[in-house]
Amino acid sequence: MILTFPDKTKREFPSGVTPAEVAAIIGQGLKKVALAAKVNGRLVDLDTPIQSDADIKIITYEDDEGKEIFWHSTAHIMASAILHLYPKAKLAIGPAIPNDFSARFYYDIDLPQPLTEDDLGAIEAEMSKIIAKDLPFKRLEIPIEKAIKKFNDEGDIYKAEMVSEFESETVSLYTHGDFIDMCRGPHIPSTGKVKAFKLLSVAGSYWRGDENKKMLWRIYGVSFPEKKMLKEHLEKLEQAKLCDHRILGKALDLFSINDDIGPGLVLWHPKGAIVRNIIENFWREEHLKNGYELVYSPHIAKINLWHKSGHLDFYRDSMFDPMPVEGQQYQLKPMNCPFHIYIYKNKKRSYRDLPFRWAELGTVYRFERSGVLHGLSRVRGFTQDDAHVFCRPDQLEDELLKLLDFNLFFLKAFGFNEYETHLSTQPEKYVGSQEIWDKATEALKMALRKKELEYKMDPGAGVFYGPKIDVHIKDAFGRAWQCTTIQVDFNLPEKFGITYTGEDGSEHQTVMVHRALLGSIERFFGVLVEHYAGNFPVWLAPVQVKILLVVDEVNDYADRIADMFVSSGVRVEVDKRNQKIGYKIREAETLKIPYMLIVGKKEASEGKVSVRKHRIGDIGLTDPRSILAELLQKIKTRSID
RNA sequence: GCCGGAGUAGCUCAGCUGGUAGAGCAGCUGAUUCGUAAUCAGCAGGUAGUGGGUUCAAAUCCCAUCUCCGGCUCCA
Repeated sequence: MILTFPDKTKREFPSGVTPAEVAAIIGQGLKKVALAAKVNGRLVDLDTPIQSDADIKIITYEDDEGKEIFWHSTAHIMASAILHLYPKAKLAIGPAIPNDFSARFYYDIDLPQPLTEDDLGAIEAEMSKIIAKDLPFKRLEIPIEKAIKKFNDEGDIYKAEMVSEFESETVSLYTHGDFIDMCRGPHIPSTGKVKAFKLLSVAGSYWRGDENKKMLWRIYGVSFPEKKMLKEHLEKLEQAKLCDHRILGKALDLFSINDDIGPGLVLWHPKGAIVRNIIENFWREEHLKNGYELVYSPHIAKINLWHKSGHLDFYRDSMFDPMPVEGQQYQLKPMNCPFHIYIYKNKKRSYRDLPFRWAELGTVYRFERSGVLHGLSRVRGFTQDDAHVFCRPDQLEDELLKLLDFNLFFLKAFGFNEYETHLSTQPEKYVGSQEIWDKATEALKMALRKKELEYKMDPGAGVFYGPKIDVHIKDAFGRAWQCTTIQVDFNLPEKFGITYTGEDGSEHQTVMVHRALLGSIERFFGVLVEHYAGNFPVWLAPVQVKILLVVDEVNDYADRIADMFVSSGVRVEVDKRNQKIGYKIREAETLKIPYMLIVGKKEASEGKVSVRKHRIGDIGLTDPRSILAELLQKIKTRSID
């Protein structure tokens, strides 16, 4: 029989050969790192005999599939360790999670007693024993009926529930040592392949992700084929932790959230507020340059507005309670769109006037459940960089194309060059006709195609009034954050009766596009802080230049330099404290100030400054005017280095 | 909202099985005028998240509550 390898080479093997044997024949090195195989596109265990001609690929940790198999097998090892220590534990599910930033696998377990992170050490120790024994993973298949009986008899209610929903005749089980678990497989050949692992955390999680079902214990972990990789991974996690915007926000004095004020409500300190102002000013200028007009709307309005829009039906639980005002109910606004709709409705609109592009940095309030609040990324009061485009159906596509361009321009300006684009379609609960939905979805698809943007379908993830394109940006750590959302809406225009007078003299329904590019200014700011690790590029840095005095004799000279920079619009601070220069430098470095100008007698007498760049160090004596020019150039071009 | 963990000075943290709260940094005062990541000395700073309870005695044990952290669920 002939096996064909990925490089198209063919080799003859006896029928019934296993991938493990094939790997060994190719080389002992490959045999050692082989984890599974792909035979005719199907992943199988290394000991699965191959009976006839096939395409074969030996899967190692280098392959994405190999990684998942490796991590998933570690989850099995963890589960077996847990059963050793807690015989009453019932297993639920334990997948690999390749897209998670910190963990690589988890297992959900039902346990009668609480589990804390202190218990992880014991589980790790037990896992080490199982790994040391280098137990082989073995596959067996049994008829579904038998499996159901087995799980029921053993009280394995979660496995029993899952297997009872399978439609196949048989189900596969995997064992290693005394452990047995239902699993599609494949698995690594033996437990000894796991050379390094760590259990990271314990958390609650609902069975099947349903908050009405029982809460199970979820243990997250990571594993690797080499010790070095674990070390690197843990260092990366450590690094990310130090870049956490909640930590940097405190260290750099950017913002705070205070109990006395309320959870999820942000106080922007001067240093954070200046960055926000720069972002917002940039945003406004660019919107004006790109055919938008700026509007403002109130923070509260009669609740009927949300009744009419339909938001109340869908999001009542996430809205703050209404407040009575002179016998009427008023609502703290959870979004801006109804206001913009009423600006539109303020007078009759002609087809000649469309499109209108109305933008607002609109602060909205949403009642987020207490457990979900998180720094700046999940808050109860936040500012959307919102806009609504009102256009004719024939203008829609062009507007969407413009929007996609405009969006990428913004994301690039802030240093985000990697994105994931999602197209979210009709959810289960929605308003409007199928025809309208299809039309809206088609318009979004068409725009994505014309821009040649790759996108993933996200079925059912649209908004109740329309489908949307979401853009997730990737930060410096490779984590994805949802920022941009672009939503086509034929439904609210219908509900609010917004129309334009056409060329033919009759009224036509207007099309609306809702969009936020940065999303929430709060969250975007948090992402930026982490992306830059607090090292803001010059144009955004709260303090761009710090002038550090060596001796106080040069006070007047330092003031003159400072004035020169300030009058050019540069944000400067002067450190005149009676401290050693090393102390001042250390502090300025800690505060991540991009430019330090050191001024002593030497500089004053020569009319120069010593420049020290953050994270780079001393770059020597320079004419202050040349460094000012360099700064102004960077600010003007919004240079990100 | 749910599960678990945690809340001690402005910040970072220490404080054994209950015995009356401590360090570094920051702050203030003074000395020092100093050249590329921390000068020295002194002073001040806490009703231990909050409210109850147990006890001769509570930061420490118990209950409630608030907030935060890790997740789950949710996210117009």
